[in-house]
Order: sequence, then structure tokens, then C-alpha cells
Amino acid sequence: MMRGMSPYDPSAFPPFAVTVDLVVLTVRRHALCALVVRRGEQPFQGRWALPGGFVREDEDLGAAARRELAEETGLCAHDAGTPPAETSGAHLEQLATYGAPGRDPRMRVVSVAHLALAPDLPAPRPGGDANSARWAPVEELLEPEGAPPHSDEQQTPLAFDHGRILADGVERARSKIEYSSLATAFCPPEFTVGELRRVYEGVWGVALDPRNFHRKVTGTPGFLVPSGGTTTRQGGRPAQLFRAGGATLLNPPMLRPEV
Amino acid sequence: MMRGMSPYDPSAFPPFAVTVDLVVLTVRRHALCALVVRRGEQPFQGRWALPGGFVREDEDLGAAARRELAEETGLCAHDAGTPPAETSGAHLEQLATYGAPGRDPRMRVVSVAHLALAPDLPAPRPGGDANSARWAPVEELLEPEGAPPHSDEQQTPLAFDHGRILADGVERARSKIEYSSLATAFCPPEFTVGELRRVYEGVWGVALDPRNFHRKVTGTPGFLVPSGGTTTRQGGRPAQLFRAGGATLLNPPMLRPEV
DNA sequence: ACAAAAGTGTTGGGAGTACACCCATGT
DNA sequence: ACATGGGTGTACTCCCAACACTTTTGT
Repeated sequence: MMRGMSPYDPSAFPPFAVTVDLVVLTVRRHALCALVVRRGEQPFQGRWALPGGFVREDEDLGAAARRELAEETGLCAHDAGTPPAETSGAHLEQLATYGAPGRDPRMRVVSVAHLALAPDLPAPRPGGDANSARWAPVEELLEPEGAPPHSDEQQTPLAFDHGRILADGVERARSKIEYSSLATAFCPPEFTVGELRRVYEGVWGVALDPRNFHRKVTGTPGFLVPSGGTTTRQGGRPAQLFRAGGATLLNPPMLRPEV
Repeated sequence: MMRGMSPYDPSAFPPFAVTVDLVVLTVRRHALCALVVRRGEQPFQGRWALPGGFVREDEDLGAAARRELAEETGLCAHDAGTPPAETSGAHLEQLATYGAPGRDPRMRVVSVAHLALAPDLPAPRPGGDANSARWAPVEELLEPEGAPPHSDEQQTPLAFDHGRILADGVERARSKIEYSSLATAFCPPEFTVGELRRVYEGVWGVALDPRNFHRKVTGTPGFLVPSGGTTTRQGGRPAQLFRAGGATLLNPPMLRPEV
């Protein structure tokens, strides 16, 4: 590494600040929503931003993301790869890293964005300390569709490059529930097939055939395991309750209609 | 961000060194190979490592990766998303970021790994300046299969956590050629269906039916466009030459047999 | 009785696999 | 003539979309 100058000379490399930013997604009332916090200081004072913070010395990137997620939502996240325990926890995985020189006007900041998927939480922000936080539908947070792409600043209501980060996170979630069992991360520990279908419909923004969906998910080995109970919380005929099975990769995958 | 202490106070965040590491893959003689360079200094002196280097002040992460790739291979890479120009160029995309506190024994280094896919190059290292570089089959670089996973150090011949980074890059490449047209990045500008098939076979390590493969790739709209010429460089009946088409997502995807 | 949501059965079409078979070159 | 790789045709299977139909609750 680092040809042409002495490697790892402390004066030979520029110092960076490293942060983690979180794209926390959930499905509320049939819509995909993201957690955003209101900024209290300049720059972008008063604008909405993704939650995040500095990585501490001697702290791993995933640990920093889990800490921020717990501070912001109270969720206990399991890292991707770790078997999901019985605790109420969200899925957490690294998304991408954003380090354009001008992305923060004050200093050089490299942000390791993470993607978290959580079930619909009763309280939007249990015990956070930021000024305010809310779940906002991602359509409101992303680029307005009809606007021409000429005024490249201020296109998104989010601060910094968080509009792009959110868009990347949403795209990751949309594609990943297709070939993995990740959609169950949006559900409570026990859920019905209809509730899982509404997750897919909310994330993809499409309508799915309830009959074929039922056959598909119950027929995929390892995706769902019946928990024995039933519920009528959605009205209508009582529905079987399921838990997420051990399978992580879906074969064959769920098919998103009309790409 | 950063609740509990003054945000962006220069003394309030620990400084990190930020580097880019490259997983450069190619297919040589029916095997997936990665570019590795021999380390000249401690630690891991004499061991093989992925090429990489520090990100410069005011340099974007992707720009740093492109610069390192050009220094190491002479390739001109187009970033993912940028339309592939006619120049001889490799595919380059961000892979993941590795920042465990102890991954470099000398200091806290956060490495943004990138994945590059290149056609088989005539010379392994045209004009590099490292001590030595070579294309090594990824099987030789990853964990020895038979060894018990107890002696957790020295399991891989690669320095630092580069064995893990390489494994992640290989897995990304293996899965991504399944549903994208990325396999053409392993081919020269003009190639035959058989050459493309040998790319899939080398990356996946499987044998594919030549007849069904031909039908599949020529029948997928936007994947391949005939260039008009033919070649007999593989022997046998002259084969049509193709270029990569405009499609990036393959629908339906290529299917990896016998997962 | 009616609405609403959960499930099951059936059918046609599109895509994959396996494999027989033909084509065009070099030696 | 034969080996080698390129390319086409075909039968069989599996999965999925579409939709008719039954089940079990609440009001």
C-alpha cells in the first residue's frame, strides 16, 4: 500500500472523521417509512436527517451502528450473520460508505451507512435525546418526482447527502426481500401470512395476490414455521401465526411483479 | 448526530486513517484469480496482500480506488452507474468497509474495499511499483478447506483481514453475475458466447451446458449485441462476436446450478 | 345475512433442463 | 476422416399468474 511515501507515517496520511449513519426502515399503515431526526444545529439546521454519530475510538463499525440504533429506537439489533435470538430485535447490516470531500461543509467526514429493518414500533421514539424524531414515508423524503433535475441542490428535504443514502437503503431493502427472508425483520416475532404480505406490498408499493402469496411463502421450506396459535387481529377468519424460520436465502425467490 | 457532546468539535472525535483496498478479479485459464501484491514492510512482511493505499485529502473514495487500480494494473475503470465507454476499462464498485479496531496493529485504519472486475490481462502487472504482484487463484488465497478452524490466526495466506475482504468480494462477484450483465466485465470488448460461458464457469466453478447457455444469453434482451464479426480463436466452427449490450439487470437471471 | 380476511383447487403458459442433432472450421 | 467447438430443435418438468371456490370469524 501507499507507494511513493513512507507508509503509516502519522504525518503522511490526512485524518478523517468517521461516522455511522442509519437508514432505519419500517412498514407503517401500508407504507415504507424511514426514521429521521430534526437537526438542531448548523448546517442544515431544522432540516431532517438520518440518525447517526461518530465512531468511537476502539469501537467496531457494527458496534457503533448498534449503539446508535439503540440510542435512537431502543431496539436491540443482531448483526447480519448472527442468528436472530428471541429478543425483540431489528436486522442490521452495513449499507455503503459515503466520503465525498464536500459532503459535510465543515470537515472531511467519511460515513459508513448501515441499514436497519424494524417492525412497526408502538412509539415513534421511545427515549431519544434528539430534538425530535419521526417515521416519515420514504416517498416524502426522496426526490419529488415531477421536479426537473436542474436545481441540483435542495432537491431533497434531507440534510447532507442523506437523500442519496436513503435511496440506496430503500433500494437495498426492496431487492433483498426478493431473494432472502429479510421481510420477516419488518414483522413482530409472531405474525400472519397476511401481515407478511402487507410488508411486501408496502416495501414494493404493489398489490400481491393473497392466495398465491400464501401458497408461495408457506411452501418455501425454512421460510416460515407455524407457532401453533391463531389470531383475528386483522378481522375475518382466524389466521395461523408464524415465526421466521431458519432459512435466510429463498429458493425460489419471491417475484416482484411488473419490474 | 453525536448526542451528548459538542458535535464536530475537532477534539471531540478520534482521527482515523482511511484507505481503499482493492479486490481485483479476473478469469485466467478457467479459474477465478485475484491480484495480490507482496508486502515489503512489517507487519506481515513478505506476505501477500490486496493492493490499496491511503485516500488523499480532497479525494473521493471512488477516485482513490480508480487511482489505485490504474497504478496497479494500468486499467481505466468506470464507476458503477457510469455508462461503460469504449475504452478498455474494468468494472469498479464499492464492496464494503472494514474498520475493526485491531485490524491493523499500528493504528486505527478504516478501509473502504472496492471490487474490480477485469478481462484477462496480457501482463500481470504492466508498470506497477510494488515489489511484486501476481494473479493468484482465489482458492489458494482463501482458507484451506481441510484445516480445522481452531488456529484462527495464520489461516489465510493474506495479510491483515484481507482474506475476509477477498472472500466477500468473491461472493459478491459470484452472486452479481447471476442477475446482472456484469460477467461481460471479465471479457474483452468483443467476445464469443463460449468465452462468456467460460467466465461463468470459472467464477462459479461449475460446468454449464453450452447449448442452453447459448440460447439463454442470446435470448435475454439487451445482454449481448452482435458486432458482426466472427472468430475461430477457440478452434472449431467460427463463432459470432458480441459486445456487451445496454442492459445491466438480467431478467430472467442466469441460474447457478446446484446451489 | 353480509363483509372481510384466510385458505385450497385447478388450469394454462413461460422458462429451465436434458439431450439428440446439425454446422463449420483446423489438422 | 476426425476432433473441436458453435448453434438449433424438442420433449418433459416445474413454477407462477389467474381466478373460481370454500372456510371462519365479526357485525
